Amino acid sequence: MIGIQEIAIKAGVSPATVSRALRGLQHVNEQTRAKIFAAAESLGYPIEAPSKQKGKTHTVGIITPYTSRWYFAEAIGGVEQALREAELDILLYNFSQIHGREKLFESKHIRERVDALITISLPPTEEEFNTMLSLDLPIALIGLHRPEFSSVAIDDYAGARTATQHLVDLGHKRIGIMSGEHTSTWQFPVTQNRRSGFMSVLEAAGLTLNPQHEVFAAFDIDSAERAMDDLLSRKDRPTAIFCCSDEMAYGAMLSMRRHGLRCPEDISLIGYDGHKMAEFADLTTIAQPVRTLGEMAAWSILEKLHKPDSPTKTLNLPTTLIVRGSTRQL
Amino acid sequence: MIGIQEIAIKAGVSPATVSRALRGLQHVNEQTRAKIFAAAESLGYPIEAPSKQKGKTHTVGIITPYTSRWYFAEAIGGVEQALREAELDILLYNFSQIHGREKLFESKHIRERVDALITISLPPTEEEFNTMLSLDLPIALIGLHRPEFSSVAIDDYAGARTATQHLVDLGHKRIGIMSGEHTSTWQFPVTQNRRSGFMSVLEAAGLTLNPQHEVFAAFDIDSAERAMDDLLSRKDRPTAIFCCSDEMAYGAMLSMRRHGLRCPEDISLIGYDGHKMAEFADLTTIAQPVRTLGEMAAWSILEKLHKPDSPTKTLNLPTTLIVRGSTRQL
DNA sequence: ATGAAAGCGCTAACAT
DNA sequence: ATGTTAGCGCTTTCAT
Repeated sequence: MIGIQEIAIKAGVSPATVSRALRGLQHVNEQTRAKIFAAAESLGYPIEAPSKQKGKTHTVGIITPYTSRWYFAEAIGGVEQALREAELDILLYNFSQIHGREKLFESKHIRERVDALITISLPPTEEEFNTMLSLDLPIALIGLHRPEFSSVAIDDYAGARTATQHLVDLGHKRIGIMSGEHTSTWQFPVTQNRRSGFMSVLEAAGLTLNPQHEVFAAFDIDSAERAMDDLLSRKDRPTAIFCCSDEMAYGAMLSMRRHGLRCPEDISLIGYDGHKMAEFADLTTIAQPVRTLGEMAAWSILEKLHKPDSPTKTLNLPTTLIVRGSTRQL
Repeated sequence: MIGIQEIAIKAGVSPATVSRALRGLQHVNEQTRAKIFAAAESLGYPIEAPSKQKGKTHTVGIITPYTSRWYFAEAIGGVEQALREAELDILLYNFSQIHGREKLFESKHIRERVDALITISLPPTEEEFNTMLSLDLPIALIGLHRPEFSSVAIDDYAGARTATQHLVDLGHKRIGIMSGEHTSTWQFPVTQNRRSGFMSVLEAAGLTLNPQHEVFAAFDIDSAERAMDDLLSRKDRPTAIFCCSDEMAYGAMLSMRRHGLRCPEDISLIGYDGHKMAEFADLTTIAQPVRTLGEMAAWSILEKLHKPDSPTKTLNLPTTLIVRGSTRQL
């Protein structure tokens, strides 16, 4: 067994001094302290990190419904990058399933393992919000806002307005929309906000949405493809469609291809997200800086950790209309 | 200060018995032990969790060079899914940079935080291997094999052979390849294996690789696009190209599009990976079950944790040739 | 600021 | 299975 007496001998001081030095007490010459730490290190004496002293875990938890989907992977990547520079570790908590959702917060488990939390696109229930608040940890939200927490997101409403205005400016009158399913497990404010922006521009342009021109899909290619099949089977087709995500637009394109329709010529499509493959698909879209969203959420956490009484911040990052070949003048 | 003597008094036993009971030693009546734990609890004596007794953290570390790139995000997703079912947490360690690479293993930090490690596509140096071995933790590798560790991957060589054979069977004679850069920071065995498989089929078919028909790119769209620009600027163009990844093939398609070339008609392209968007791109490819790779790595870890002396396993999962519209009979 | 020595809490050895 | 006792390592007190 290796003890402080050995260290004392090696450092040429008394055990008492070693004891004081190792615990960070006063009345120890800094040179002596350094010598002692060096000796302890070389002897492999288990120095309890100052982290434990402050009850710090040097770890931030990320709570996300998905890990591999584009948006979430990008956001996680941004968080990861910013936290790595600050030498903080990341604990990954996924709960796509209803199963275990409550357990996550109920257990004090999490409280002991992280210094802070970042949640991506998760609109918890009121109950969960209260639990999160009671954790008394710095918390940052990505992709949506709540007054209680710091958050960084985009203005979905404004982005949807820009997208729709683009279609209107191109002369389209019969404009359809592929919305997110509002029957989904949890309620994405995202979906509603994008749809509201769409509707507001339509109204301002003196247009109305033909119910036949609206379909619903999850935010993925497959379900979008099926939804588009549905829409294309109807009589009165729109000349342009606002898809609530790029991946929806990909699905729509696949469906159109199978129906022998060409994208800009027969129906214009505009997406939303700035997905990595949008350039490949030649898709006009509203790009959002997802990675930056993640980075900024991490920064806000870092600030809170550094200055615990720094104010809660709500931030909207700008979106960009990127015009490509999937939309054309009517 | 509250100590075991107080507990001893409260439980009506001697301090020695309390000491034994609290540390889970033998020769303690279970009733006595229960009484002692109850007394300790009521006095607020800090009982170190049984987790700590067994040195269990209920956490698995994932070491990966990227978090958001498709392959890595998928693999992480698979691991995550399998570990979540086993109620294990995930600590995410990223080191794309040279910076900090050594520090990760040197610090005993990691040893105290995880029960096991899963590393994705990282061929460490000999030195790092030794450090990993000395950690004495269950370790599983994804995407490559080393005899010292359990690993799950695909047979890159065989997959490349299948891909190349497909091109040969279609009657192509002038077959090019887009290889991974071997000047990369670390050495991907993946790159070499796929290239070797390609070369072996070429040779067996009595064909030779025209050096003009080989270009190098990183495993992403942009650099592949530039590499394809380079290849297309050369005189003698191939009629088919084996791209070492799907994303390379996307880049190649973009470049061809800009050069006014059509994909199957002018040059056939085959990819490798089974990327999510390959169907959208109508790309013939060698699909690999990345998510399953992650799941199986997690399972092998779970088995090792359950039965510490279970054998080290090396597993190859099959790849699948998926023929789409990007390759055609010559 | 440091050391000598007493004190305290836990553990290990031995006894029953 | 439990108590007694000696011992060990760390801390605290007090002296310098």
